[in-house]
Amino acid sequence: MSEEQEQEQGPGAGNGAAGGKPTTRDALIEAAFQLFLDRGFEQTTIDDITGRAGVGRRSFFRYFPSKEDVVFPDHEGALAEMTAFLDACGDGGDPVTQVCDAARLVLRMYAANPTFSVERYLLTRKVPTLRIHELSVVWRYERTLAAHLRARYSARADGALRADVVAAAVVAAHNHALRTWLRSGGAGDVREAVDLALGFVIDTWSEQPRPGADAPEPADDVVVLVARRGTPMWRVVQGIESALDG
Amino acid sequence: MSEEQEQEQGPGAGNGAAGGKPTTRDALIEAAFQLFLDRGFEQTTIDDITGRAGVGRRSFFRYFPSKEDVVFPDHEGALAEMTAFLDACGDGGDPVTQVCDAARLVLRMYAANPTFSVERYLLTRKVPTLRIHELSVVWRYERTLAAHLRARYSARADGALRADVVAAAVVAAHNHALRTWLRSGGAGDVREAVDLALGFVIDTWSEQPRPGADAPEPADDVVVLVARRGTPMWRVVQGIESALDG
DNA sequence: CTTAGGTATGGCACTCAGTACCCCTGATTA
DNA sequence: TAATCAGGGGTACTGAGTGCCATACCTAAG
Repeated sequence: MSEEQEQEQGPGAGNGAAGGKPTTRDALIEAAFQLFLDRGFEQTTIDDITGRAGVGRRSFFRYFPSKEDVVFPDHEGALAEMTAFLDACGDGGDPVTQVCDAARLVLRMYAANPTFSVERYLLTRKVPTLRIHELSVVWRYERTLAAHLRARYSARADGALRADVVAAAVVAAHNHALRTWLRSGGAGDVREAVDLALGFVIDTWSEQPRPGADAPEPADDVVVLVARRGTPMWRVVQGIESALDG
Repeated sequence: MSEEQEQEQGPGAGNGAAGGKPTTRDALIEAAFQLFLDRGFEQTTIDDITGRAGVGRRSFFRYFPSKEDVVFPDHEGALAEMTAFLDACGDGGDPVTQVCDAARLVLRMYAANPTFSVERYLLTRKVPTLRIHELSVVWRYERTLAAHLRARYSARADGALRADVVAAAVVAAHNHALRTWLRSGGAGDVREAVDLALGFVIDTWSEQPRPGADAPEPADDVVVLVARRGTPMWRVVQGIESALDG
């Protein structure tokens, strides 16, 4: 990626309510969501949030660079996780599968706290500011995936284009399944839906298609023969026979 | 699309410097760009812009809902144009080709004023706020394309997913070529580059591939036969023969 | 025990985007 | 001439985000 954002994570790195007393950061998140869901995002001021959390107004901006960021508290961590995962992937394996697995890391974050995710979804649906902010978050994921693909596709002539398109497709498929699940209120298994959606992308872009796929490889009871014009018929029949009696 | 934004176009619809005196709207755009390029986006206040344009501060917000919007003055029109185009497409023809043509409408807007487009690109590259704002603009294009594809793919089981993925791929390919051109300072033919990039998408997603394509349909001297397991051999041979002696 | 330094926080004071409300001017029409 | 309406101006206000400084606490060195 080009410009690193150095998103302020705040003084204490936030234990996430593991031990006893909640962190200032967690208190702010909790208070903000209570108020946002209750009276709405723009109807809530920073003073309202800090007042409810019992901290000074100045402290809010120590942990979150903007009012919108408190709605997406864990994306910074997920982005770091994704970057680490892709860096650890090395130069082996299928690039498309790798970025799909990287996308699944983001999904894991959503699935870890369904009610929170659904509440946030309802919020972002209604508030334009949050919708736009979410776009910028998703954009950073997409650029991260694209950067990885670009490196892996560097040998190809159309590598950069392919990287951008595949990254966009992966993100779109992931988000499609995720949003469907969020719209349903968090019912059913997201993982399954995302696997299906990502499988759609893998089948069309990956060099080495999945074993259970049906699109590139024909169904089990169908055989495909490719032959040049002028191929002697005996060779055709031979090929077909060896395939048909499988 | 779900929510219409009703972007304020302002009192006078802006003649775009066709006749004599420039409109208030055009004066604001001109003044804003002069200042943004000179001293930077965040270093320029609304008062600076309106002062240079010779209008009252209140008038700025009559024409542009936010400071960022003055940088993208023509996107609202392009979006309307795209919507109209897709609506006029009807239910015939290849959906993928249609959305690609719709994307080319946006390209036309960029290509109509290369220097302006390049200047804006340099601006959006540097200013995070503008980068995010551009994302929201692009997002609206993508949603418009996706909505059209969704309607055309309504018969398919995976129609909605396919629509989202294809729309994302089209936008990514379009933007890839466009940004490459903008990075070059506006040298060469954008149209050509975008055609190439969109051709990449069409080749992988369109049902009826382009005549000059090489990927999806095998070369001309090859015949493909698909048969179920258990198909009598005579039927296979019959099918192959009728194909081989073309 | 005291002191130095680093960290988490609170408390202003300030800039500026965006909005609500009201007023002015000029042109058209009844 | 009065009524109407649209483009534009002015003022005051809210609230996000920032800079600067003071304070409390905790730890390590003296």
